[in-house]
Amino acid sequence: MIRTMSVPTRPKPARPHEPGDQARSDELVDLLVGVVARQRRHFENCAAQCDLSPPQATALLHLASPVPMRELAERVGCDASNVTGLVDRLEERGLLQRRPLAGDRRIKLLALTEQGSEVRRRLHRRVYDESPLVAALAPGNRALLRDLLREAAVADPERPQSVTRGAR
Amino acid sequence: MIRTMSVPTRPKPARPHEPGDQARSDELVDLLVGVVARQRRHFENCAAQCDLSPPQATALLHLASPVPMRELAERVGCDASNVTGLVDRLEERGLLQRRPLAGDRRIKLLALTEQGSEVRRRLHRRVYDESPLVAALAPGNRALLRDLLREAAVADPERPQSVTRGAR
DNA sequence: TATTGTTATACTCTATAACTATA
DNA sequence: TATAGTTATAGAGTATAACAATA
Repeated sequence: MIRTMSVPTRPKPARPHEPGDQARSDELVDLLVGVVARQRRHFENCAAQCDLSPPQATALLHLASPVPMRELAERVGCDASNVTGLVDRLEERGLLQRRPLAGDRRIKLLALTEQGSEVRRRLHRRVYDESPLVAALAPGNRALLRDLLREAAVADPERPQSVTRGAR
Repeated sequence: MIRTMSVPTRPKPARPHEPGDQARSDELVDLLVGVVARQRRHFENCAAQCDLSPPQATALLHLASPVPMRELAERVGCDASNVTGLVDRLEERGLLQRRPLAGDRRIKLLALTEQGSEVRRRLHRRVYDESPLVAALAPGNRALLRDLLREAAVADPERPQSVTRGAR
C-alpha cells in the first residue's frame, strides 16, 4: 500500500526541449495508455465470453431499460445508421426486441428479452467484478485511486455519466 | 489536492447479493471506464488531427525505429495479415518505407520517412502533452496517481511495457 | 519444416447520403 | 420543415486459411 508521505520524489532529469515536470507527465500518460489497453482487453474478453462483439456488448450494457434507437446511437457513440445492423443481429439472436412507443410511431424502443437481460447481467458482472485493474490494487488503495480519478474526471466537458456509458 | 488521511470512508451499503466492498469497486470500475473512454477520445482526436485513423496512429507510435512487419503486428495487437493493408496505406502516403533486412530476406523492415517521423513527432506530442486527464489533476496528485497506476499495472500478465506499446 | 509476408475471403464497424414514415 | 429509422454504398479493421519465398 502506498502512503502519501512516502511517495518518492525523483530528481529532475532536465531534458532540453521539455517543460517542467514533463518526464513525470510522460510516464503518467504511458500508464494511462496501459490502463486503456488492459481495460479494453478485459472488456473484449468479457464480451467474447458472452458471444458478443465489443460494440454489441457495449450496446447491451446501455439497455438496462428500453431506449429508442436514436438514443442508443448517441450512447454508443456511433452514427444512427449503424444501429440498424447492430440491432438486427441482436434481435436475430433473440436478445432484444424492437417495440413501438405509444405516442410517437416513428420511434422504436429497444427492449431486452428475458434472455437478453440474462446475458446482460452476466456481462455486467464479468466486466465489473473481474476487473484486473482493481484486483491488482491493495484494497486500501482503491479508495485513494477512486478519489484521484474523480478529480481527473471533473474537468472533462464530454464526460460520460453513468455506469454503462462509455463502456467502450 | 487530495490528502491521504482525509479520504472519506463511507458506510457500507450492505447490498444483498454483493460481496464486501463491492459498491466501492463498482464506482472505481465506472471511473476507470470513464477514463478509458476519455483517453480513447483524446487519442482519436490526436490521430484525426494528424490525418490518421486510430490504428494507423498506433502503428506510427510503434515505429520510433525500424521494425519487421511481424513485430508491428504483435505490438499493435492484430493479426499479421492486417499489417499488409495498414502499411500499404501508410506507404502510399509516403510516411514509411518497406526496407530489406540484410541477413534475412524474408523480413521487411518498416522505416519511417522524414515526413513520417515528423508526423509521428506531432502525434506523440499531442497525445502526451495535451492529455486532458493529466491536465485535470492538481500537479501534486500526479505522482500519487502514477504510483497507484504502477501498482495496478504490476499484476497484469500481458501488460505492455514501453511508451509506445498498447497505445490503442 | 518453420517463418515472413502476401493474398483471398468474409464479417463487422464506421460514416455519408438519400429515402420513408411519421411528426 | 424536422425527426426516427432504414437502405445503399464505400472504406477500413479484423480474423482465418492458403500461398510463395526464404530460412
